[in-house]
Amino acid sequence: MYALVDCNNFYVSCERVFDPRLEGRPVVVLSNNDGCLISRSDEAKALGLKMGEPWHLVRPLLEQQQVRVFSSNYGLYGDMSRRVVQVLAGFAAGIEVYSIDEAFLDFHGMNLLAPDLHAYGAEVRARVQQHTGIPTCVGIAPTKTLAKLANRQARKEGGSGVVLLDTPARWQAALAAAPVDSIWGVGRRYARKLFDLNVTTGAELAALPEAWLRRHLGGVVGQRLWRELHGQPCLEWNPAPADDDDQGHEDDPSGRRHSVAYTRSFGRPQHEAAALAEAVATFAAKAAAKLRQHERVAHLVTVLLGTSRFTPGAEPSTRTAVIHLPFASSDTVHITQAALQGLAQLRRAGVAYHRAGIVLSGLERPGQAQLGLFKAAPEMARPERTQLMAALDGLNSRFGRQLVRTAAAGVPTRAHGHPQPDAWAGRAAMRSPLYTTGWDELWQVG
DNA sequence: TCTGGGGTCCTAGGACCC
DNA sequence: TCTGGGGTCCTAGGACCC
Repeated sequence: MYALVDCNNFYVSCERVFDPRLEGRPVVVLSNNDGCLISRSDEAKALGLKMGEPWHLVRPLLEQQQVRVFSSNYGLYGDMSRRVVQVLAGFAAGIEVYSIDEAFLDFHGMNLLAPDLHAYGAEVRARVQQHTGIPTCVGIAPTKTLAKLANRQARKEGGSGVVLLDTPARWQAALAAAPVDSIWGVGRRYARKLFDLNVTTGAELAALPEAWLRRHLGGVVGQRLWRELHGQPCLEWNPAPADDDDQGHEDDPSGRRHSVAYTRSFGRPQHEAAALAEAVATFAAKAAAKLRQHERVAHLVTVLLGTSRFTPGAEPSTRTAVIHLPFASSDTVHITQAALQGLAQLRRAGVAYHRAGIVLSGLERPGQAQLGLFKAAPEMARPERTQLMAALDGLNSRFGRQLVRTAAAGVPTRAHGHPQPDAWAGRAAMRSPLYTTGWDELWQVG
């Protein structure tokens, strides 16, 4: 048995924890760059606001309905997520953190400890609410896909917030009530294919032959889906790495993570070489810091530069350049140099770019880095480079983002004694404070 | 003027190797 | 007439997830 615990309207719920006046009111949270709606309270959903809807299109409606709007505050959400996971970890032998707002719990053998799994699920829910203020729903079933289904049902019913699908009769009834496009693993493309064949519910999907799913829904992916829907667990269990002991699988010594990225849209389109270089160098530093946080080094630096994705035209909007590092590194300076080299290859004079990004791949653990056979000992191997990066990370995490940076990333301009946002920086005009992670922004009571 | 970001997995096809 | 078999590695593209 697996339980899937999913936080309700997670980002909105985080905002509400620190401002209870938002309770009962329509609230939305916007994506990076204040682009579109990515979290909506129930009241906002009731107004017909859709997930992913561009903000600028619904802005009049939001104002008219007095919807509270927030820029996203990932510092806050990430910290709240960590707290939720901490609570959940006490309830099961194993936990798999699936995303920022949901986690699977391993309930194998749990019926011995907790004969009434439904009641146990309710206890999990109550404890998370009590310790973090975040409301959740819990779905319990023999496979991850069915646990997802149970969770969805729990959310829809709005009753106890817990649904247990522990017998074929129960999950078949749930499948019959579930639109086929709500099944985990059925996305837009597959849903259209299925609707065209008059397959409209989860039950009808499960009733198709296993071989049909294998042939038409992505090969083994479709076959696994079929089995999961029939109560046979097929999806891998990827337990959360312990905080201080991130062990990889035996057959994958580099660990599960295969890439680390930092890509952002600009607040305004940019065409000047200098501004683009500063942006790319800044993103390279962010990506490198993330890499170090995961204790990995990278062989490949991919730079991407994108024009507007929404002007109809045959040209693909994003172009990429891949730079192979001579040795794997997580050093901001090495990665910045490679990134600027990639930028020089990509940039076309006079073109206005809307976004840029860095993807680091070919990851290894630092100790395992392959040395180039004919290269001099890599600079990264020198302990003072590692110390330098550790000092940089320490200062930046203590005193704020990018306080210490490479010259390539540019110097912030100041006006009236206050640092001004860079020309390319994304918009985030309505961000709530970093209530729990920023010394200058701690929650004030009273 | 205005539309997010970060991931994973699978498959097919080509280059290359013995 | 007739042209093996088994691999690996890489890339691109497609699908999915939150």
